[in-house]
Amino acid sequence: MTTTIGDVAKRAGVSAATVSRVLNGNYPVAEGTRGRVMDAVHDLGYVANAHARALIKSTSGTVGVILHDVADPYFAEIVRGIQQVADETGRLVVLCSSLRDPAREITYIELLRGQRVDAVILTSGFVEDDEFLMALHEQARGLLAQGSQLVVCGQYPVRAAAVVPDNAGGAFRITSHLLALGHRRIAHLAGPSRFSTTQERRRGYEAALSAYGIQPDPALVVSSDFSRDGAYGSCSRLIDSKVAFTAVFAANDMMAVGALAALRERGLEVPRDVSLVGFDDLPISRDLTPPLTTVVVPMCEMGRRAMELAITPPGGQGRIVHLTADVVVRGSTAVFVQPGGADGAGTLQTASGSGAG
Amino acid sequence: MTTTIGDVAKRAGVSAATVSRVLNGNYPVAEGTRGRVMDAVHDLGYVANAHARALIKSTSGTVGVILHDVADPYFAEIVRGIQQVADETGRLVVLCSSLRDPAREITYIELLRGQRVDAVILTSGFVEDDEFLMALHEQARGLLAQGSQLVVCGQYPVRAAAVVPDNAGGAFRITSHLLALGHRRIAHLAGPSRFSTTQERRRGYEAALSAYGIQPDPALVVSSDFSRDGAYGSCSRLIDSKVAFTAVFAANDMMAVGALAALRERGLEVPRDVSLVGFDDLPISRDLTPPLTTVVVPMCEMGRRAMELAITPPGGQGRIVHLTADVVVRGSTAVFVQPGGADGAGTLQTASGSGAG
DNA sequence: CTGAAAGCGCTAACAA
DNA sequence: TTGTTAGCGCTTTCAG
Repeated sequence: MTTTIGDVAKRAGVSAATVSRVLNGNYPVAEGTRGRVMDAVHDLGYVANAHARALIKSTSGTVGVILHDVADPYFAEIVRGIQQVADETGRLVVLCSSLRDPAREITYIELLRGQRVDAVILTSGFVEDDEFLMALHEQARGLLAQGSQLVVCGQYPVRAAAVVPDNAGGAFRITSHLLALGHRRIAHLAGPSRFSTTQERRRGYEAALSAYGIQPDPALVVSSDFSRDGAYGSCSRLIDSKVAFTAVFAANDMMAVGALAALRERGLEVPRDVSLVGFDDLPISRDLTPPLTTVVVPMCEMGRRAMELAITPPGGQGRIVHLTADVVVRGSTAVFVQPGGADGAGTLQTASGSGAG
Repeated sequence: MTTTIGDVAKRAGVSAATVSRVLNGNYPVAEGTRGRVMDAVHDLGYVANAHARALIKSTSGTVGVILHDVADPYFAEIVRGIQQVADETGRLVVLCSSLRDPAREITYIELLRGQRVDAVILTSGFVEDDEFLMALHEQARGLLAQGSQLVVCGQYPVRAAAVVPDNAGGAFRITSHLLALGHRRIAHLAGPSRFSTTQERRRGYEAALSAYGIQPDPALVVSSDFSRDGAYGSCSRLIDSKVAFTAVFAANDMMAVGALAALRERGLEVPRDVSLVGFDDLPISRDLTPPLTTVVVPMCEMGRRAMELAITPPGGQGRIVHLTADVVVRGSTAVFVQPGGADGAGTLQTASGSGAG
């Protein structure tokens, strides 16, 4: 049997109420009594039942986080930020991996609602799906009704506190960087089209192209999931399709890793033959060879901000936090040099031909 | 106000007990009644209070995990495995980052005890410290007393279910690999000495050396924390100390990344000038340049096994799971070739001299 | 300063 | 098949 407050009370020769007061320290208790109670607590190894407490108090001191997968460094960094604030404020965080399945996310929110979490932070990325959106609205309402709230990381069409990275802006800037380097045939390794993140980053890419008077070429855009292997596959297909390009913009850094592998495997050297950029700036990106030029998404900061919103009562100002996304130039991009003496359109074959170095 | 089972009962025109029975589906309820109850549940957006439930049932369906930091890919992979099993069995996992602070770990176990978690999984690595060990014993006992249990990942001197990777064996094998390649001056980038992981891996390293009749040279072992930056620093110091070495065994892959950066910065090319190996086989390791030769620790599997132990009642057989740790040879190691025409002792300077490529 | 008693939301006998 | 009742372990009035 687990020891209860009654056991402690008995051993200390006081009432349960007194034990409670000692433990919570919010009422005056005689020094001697306090001592006897603490001794009893210690002797018995007593730890108060948080569920019994949560049943009374309105707050549970717990925040739920729904993400794709902790093993994805992007989310791991966000969780790190969340954890930091949780630690600083004595809260607990419960993690749920949705693997980007909308139905599972709804199920998790409901589960977390049952746990009476103080808030749920949703980070996996919005998926265009009417059924999901409706269910999400319902859950958001339910959360609010029980004195909790929803906080989202990213662009979601819901009334909720949010911290949103500048996906479109970052994509615009990194594409512009490539353009400024002289690249004109810039491929884009996109994510699954149903995600708002995918769309925003693609939009920024196309906007930059247009700003340079370039008509976006659909043949230069290939999709896959957000993973390393997915991008390895889509980049391989792109290369094999013989479409000419001199630079690649991967929708995120993990995908850039896959692209790098695909490029290299086919004898294309980065940045000599092809410039490569990503998005996110994962911790590992600076240690790739070459170090990756990318867009800095302050993931840890995102997590911190999200958690700060989560522990602030809903309603009120400043509940939409916008985060910047600036380019960091490293070694994976270079000025586009006209290969050989030709007209420069079909660069791919030329580059690949001299890629054995 | 949050809606309770009473509200649902009233709306459906039944008693609270009936609602409970419908929701739990463990007692016969008339079809019509069930329908009315479900309607009421839906209309009200009712979600049962898990705390009230946990107060009655012995199990909370929640498992606590204490780790260093989710943003560390080693732990992220472990958590991934834990999450998988949690998902499969309808459980929730709450994460606590200890940042390897023993005191904080104890505090967390206590906090989780209050939450009446079904088990706590401890993964940050054992620290030699009598006070910590005593407190840990006490907590393990407390956990057991309340019908919960402790599960550890790694070598801990406590009576608890455990999943332990073969640190010493893996280190022995990877060092032997280097030795077989002809290397004799093998440096070791160790972790903080107070961790059992550090000691085990170092022990394997020294055992392999001894097996080859080589007396371990303390000058070849430098310590830092387990991070990329830590190893970058210790490796830099090692190089600057002018101690001769032709291979480096980093205590983990993150540290190998740091070592690679340090080596490269000083004009030492891997594996031409120096062979480099790590430990863990993080997902990124195969994508480094060169791809890292390392020891495969099945981290995700570790997490799965730990979770399986966590959801199995304590006591009984097979509560210590041993995991293998085999070498995977990739591009970061090469046969040691006598540099120049000299006697081959002071390889470092020679190699570095020709390292401009 | 301390104790008695009510009640948080739910489930599990026990009746009906 | 369903309702009534008694708690689960704790906090919090309300008395004293």
